[in-house]
Amino acid sequence: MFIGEYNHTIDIKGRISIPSKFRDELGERFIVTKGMDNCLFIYPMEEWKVLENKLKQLPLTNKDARAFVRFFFAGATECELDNQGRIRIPNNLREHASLDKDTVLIGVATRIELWSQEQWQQYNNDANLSYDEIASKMAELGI
Amino acid sequence: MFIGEYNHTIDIKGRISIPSKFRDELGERFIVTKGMDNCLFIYPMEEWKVLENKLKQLPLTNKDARAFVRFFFAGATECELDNQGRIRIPNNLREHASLDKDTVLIGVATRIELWSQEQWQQYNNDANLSYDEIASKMAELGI
DNA sequence: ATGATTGTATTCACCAATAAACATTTCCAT
DNA sequence: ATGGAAATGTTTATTGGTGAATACAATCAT
Repeated sequence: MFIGEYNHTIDIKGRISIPSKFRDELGERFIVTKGMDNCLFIYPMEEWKVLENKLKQLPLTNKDARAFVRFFFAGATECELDNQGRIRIPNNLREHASLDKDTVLIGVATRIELWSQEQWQQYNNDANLSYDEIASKMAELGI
Repeated sequence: MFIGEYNHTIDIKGRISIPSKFRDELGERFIVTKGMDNCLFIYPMEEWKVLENKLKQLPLTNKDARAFVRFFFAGATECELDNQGRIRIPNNLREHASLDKDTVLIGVATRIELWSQEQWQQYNNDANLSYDEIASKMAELGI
């Protein structure tokens, strides 16, 4: 279970060190993909395999399906930690998340998310994310 | 499994180098064919066989099926990597995908796709790939 | 508080992948 | 056969990725 928030920096070669608390659970190899709301998702391998198999079943003849599958696979990359606990984020993924230097890594249960610091602050300041609203959403979900 | 996105260039003789990460899985010989949405598909031999079998089973009596089968087989060429990891793309295929110089190669699970850079950008900017739609697709798939 | 240990940031140097230019061979038309 | 064009092959340069070393900061134990 990934939890917590960390501020790290991306070096000039596009590498970022993964918080040491995340490393064990991540394992040797994992997948980084373009995520929603201008962030990146990091999936442990087992989670990704499930996704992969579902996506492979989608029919080639359906236009929407093709677009969806392209988005997912083209936007994915397999990573492994180097011996200092870092990964390299390919350029297209960095651009997707507007990642330049200051980066926030957050643990979100089964996955890790990467945000540019600005985007993360903005997202948090957004009025629609007030605690009251969160509370009421939780109520709706029966939590 | 092919994943990721790469920007390469086609030289004056119509050759392009295949990303090194794709080479192992592609093997010695493979099939390049006209794909949907103005791109080219590259299939490893085993995958092509699978596709071939599916296509052969389509009813000859169906007009659409005949067109589809012709499209796939007529547009197909067998290729192999030269000793620098490049392939030559026949002119008719290059025209089909409007490939000139700047080219994007994307991994899409079982195949590789070749796009002209402009076409790929345009395709991605297209409204039909909104994140909301992607999100709802994911929900459908239970992701 | 102090020193030891671990985690993160930064920089440098090396190696591999790709691009571009150039050379050679093959094939076709005359 | 011969010239020319296209295909194939080779060499060199450049870029970008990878690994290692160092420096700095934070945490922990005593």
